[in-house]
Amino acid sequence: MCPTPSREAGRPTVKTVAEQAGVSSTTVSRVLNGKADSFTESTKQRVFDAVRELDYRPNSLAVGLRKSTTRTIGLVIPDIANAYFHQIARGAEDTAMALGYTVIFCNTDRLVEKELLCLDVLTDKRVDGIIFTGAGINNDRHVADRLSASANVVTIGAHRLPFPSIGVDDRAAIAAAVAHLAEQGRQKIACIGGQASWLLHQERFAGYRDGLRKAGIRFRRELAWNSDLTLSSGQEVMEQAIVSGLDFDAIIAFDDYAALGAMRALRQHGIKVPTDVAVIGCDDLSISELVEPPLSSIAFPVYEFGAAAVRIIVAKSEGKHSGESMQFPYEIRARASSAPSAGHSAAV
Amino acid sequence: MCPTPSREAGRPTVKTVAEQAGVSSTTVSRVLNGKADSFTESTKQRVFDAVRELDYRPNSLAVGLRKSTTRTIGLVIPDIANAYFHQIARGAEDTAMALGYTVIFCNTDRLVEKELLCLDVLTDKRVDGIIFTGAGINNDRHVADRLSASANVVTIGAHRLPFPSIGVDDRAAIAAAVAHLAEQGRQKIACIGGQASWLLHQERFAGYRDGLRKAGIRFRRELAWNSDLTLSSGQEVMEQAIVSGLDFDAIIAFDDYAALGAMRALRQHGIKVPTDVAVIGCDDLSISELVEPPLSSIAFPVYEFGAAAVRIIVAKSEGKHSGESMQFPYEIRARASSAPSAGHSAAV
DNA sequence: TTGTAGGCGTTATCAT
DNA sequence: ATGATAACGCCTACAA
Repeated sequence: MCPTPSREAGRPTVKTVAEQAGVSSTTVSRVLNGKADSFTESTKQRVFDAVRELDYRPNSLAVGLRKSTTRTIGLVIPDIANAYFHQIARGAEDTAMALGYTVIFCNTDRLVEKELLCLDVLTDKRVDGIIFTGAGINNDRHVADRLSASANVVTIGAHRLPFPSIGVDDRAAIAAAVAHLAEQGRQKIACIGGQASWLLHQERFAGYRDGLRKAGIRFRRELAWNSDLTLSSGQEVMEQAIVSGLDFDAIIAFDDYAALGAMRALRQHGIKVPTDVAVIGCDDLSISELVEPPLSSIAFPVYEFGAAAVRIIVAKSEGKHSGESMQFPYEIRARASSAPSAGHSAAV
Repeated sequence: MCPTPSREAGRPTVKTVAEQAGVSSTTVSRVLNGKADSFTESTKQRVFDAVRELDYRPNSLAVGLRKSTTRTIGLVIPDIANAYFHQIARGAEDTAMALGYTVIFCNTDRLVEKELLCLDVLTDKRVDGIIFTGAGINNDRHVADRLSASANVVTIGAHRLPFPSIGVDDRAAIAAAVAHLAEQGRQKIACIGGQASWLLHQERFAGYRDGLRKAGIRFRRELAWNSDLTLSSGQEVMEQAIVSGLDFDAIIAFDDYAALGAMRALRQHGIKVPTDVAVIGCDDLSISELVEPPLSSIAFPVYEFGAAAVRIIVAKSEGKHSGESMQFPYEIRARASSAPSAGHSAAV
C-alpha cells in the first residue's frame, strides 16, 4: 500500500535500523562509517538492507554535535546580485558539493553590522570554515576582532585579515591594462577609481601610476577620478569629466560596472568608443562582451577563487594543512572598446 | 591581558554560564529563551552578565537537535550564475536573515541526480523548508517522489508539484508582449521558444498563440522556433532563420538570454533593430537595459518571489498556515528594441 | 565480532 | 522561583 517509506517527521534513527537488522546501534554506526572491516558479511548485509528498506539517513545535526564538524562552509558576500560574485559562489558551491560539503551564504551589502551578524550566525551553526569575499573596502578590523585567530577562514580579494587570502596581483593587472592602452597609442589615459579609503582602490591606483610611469606618461591628477564603482556612479563621474571639458583619449575603470556607466555617458554625448576614447574595465563580467562595442576588460579566474577557497578550508578542516594564500593569473581581454581590431588576449 | 574572550574550540556552554552566574543551566536556558517572566531581577541580571562576559552563544546544532527546527531554509537553484536567479536568491536571503533564518543553497544545473542529491542533503540538515526554483523544465516527478507530501516546500515558476507555488501568469504575460508588438504595427511576429517538453515553454507558447489570435494574426508554424533559451542557442536559431530567408518583422523570445543571442545574430547580418525587426525578451535581466539598443522585456518581481517563498515557509514552519500559492503581476518594459520612441511601461 | 554506556549542548518535564 | 533529570540522534571508548 505504501512501498516507499515516507519521509515524515518520524524518520528512522540508528536505533530503528538496529532493531530492523537485529543488531545493536553500535554495529549499525560502525558498518555505515566503514569502521571495522571485521564484520560478518551477513551482518553487514542485514544492516545495509535495513538502511535501504527504511530509507535511513543520518541526522546531520546529531552527527555535527557529536563530531563537532558539520561539513558546512559559510560564504560571506556583499551582494549575490552583483555579477562579480556569481562565479565565486558557483565555484564554491560546486567544489563544496563535490567534496560532500554544503554552503550557507549571506549578503552583507558591505555593512559592518551585517558582516558581524553573518559571522555570528555562521559560527553558531558551527560551520567548518568561512569564505569572506569582497571586502578590502571597509576597514576590516571588526572582522578580525570577532574571529578567533585559529578560525578556518579564507578571504577573497584585497584584505588585511590574518588569514589565507586568494586573489590576483591587482596592481600588476591594472598596470598591464594601462600598458595595453598605451600600446594602442593612447597618451591621455584617465582612470575611474573607487574611493580613496578602499584597499582595493589603493592597490589598483598604484597599478595605474605604475602603468603610466612605465609607459613614460606623466600622471595628471585631474584625470584620476573617484567613484563608487557602480554603473550610476561611473556614469556620473564621466558626465562630470565631459562637461568639465577635460581632455583624454582613454579610460581605465577599476570595475566593469563603472566602465559601462562611463560608456553610457560617452554615448549620450556622441563621443565614439573606441575612436575618440578607448575604454577598458576590470573583472570581465559576463555582460561586458554583450554590449556594443564589446567592453575590454581584465579577466580573473573568479570561479577558481571560489573553488580554491573551499579546497583550502576543507583541507585545513580535515587536518591537512595546506592553508596557504594563492595568487592567480589575470588576463587582458582586448575587445572593440579599446582596440580597433579587437580579439587578442594577453595572459600573465 | 586578554579582555575579549576568544572564540576557540572550547566555547562556553549553558553550563559554563550557569556556573559563572551561580544558577542552574535550566535557569540560564529559560532566561535566555524568555520563558518564565517570574524570575528575580537579580537572577536575570546575573545570567545576562555572565552571557556577556563569556560571550556565550547557543550551539545551534544542539538547539536544532533538541527542538527539531533549525531556522534554516534550503534554496535549490539551477545555476546561481544565471542572472534570472540572482534576485530570487537575494530576496530569499534578505528576508530569511530579517526573520532570523539562514539559507543554504545548491546548484543543480537541472540535472536530476543533482536535484535529488540537494534534496537529500537539505533533508539531512533538517532544514525547515525548501524553495525549489527554475524547474518546469524537467519532468519533476522524481522531486515529488522524494519528498513527503507534508514537506514544507515552495516552488517558484511553472511546476506541477503538489506544493504552494509562486510565479506569474506566464501565458498572459507573453500574450501581452505579442499585443505590444502588434500595437507597433508588426504583423509577422516570430517566437523563440524553449523545448517543447518544458512546462515553461508550453505555458508561454500558449500565450504566444493567444496573443496572435487576439491581434487577428494567423499562427505560422515556420515562425515558431525552439531553442535552449541560452545566448548561444538564441543566436543559432536566429542565424538559421536568417539564412533560411524567413520573413518576419518582430521576435518574441521566451527569455532575455535568447533575445540577446538573437540580436547579436541580427547585428552580424546587418539587420537593424528595431527598424527591420523589433525584439522583446522575457525576464528583464539587469543586462537587458545595458545593451544597444536596450532590450524590451517582460519584467517579473523576482526579488519578491524569493521573499514571498521564504515568508510562506517560515509561516508554515511556525504553525501559522498561510501556505497559499501566489500569482504576481508582470510588466512590459518597452525599450528601444521594440519601440521607435521607447520608454513607456505597461503593468498588469 | 559485537554490545553497553556515556556524552556532545540544549530544552522540556517534573519536582521542590 | 528554581533545580535535577531525561531525551533529541549519533559516535566511540571500554567491555565482553
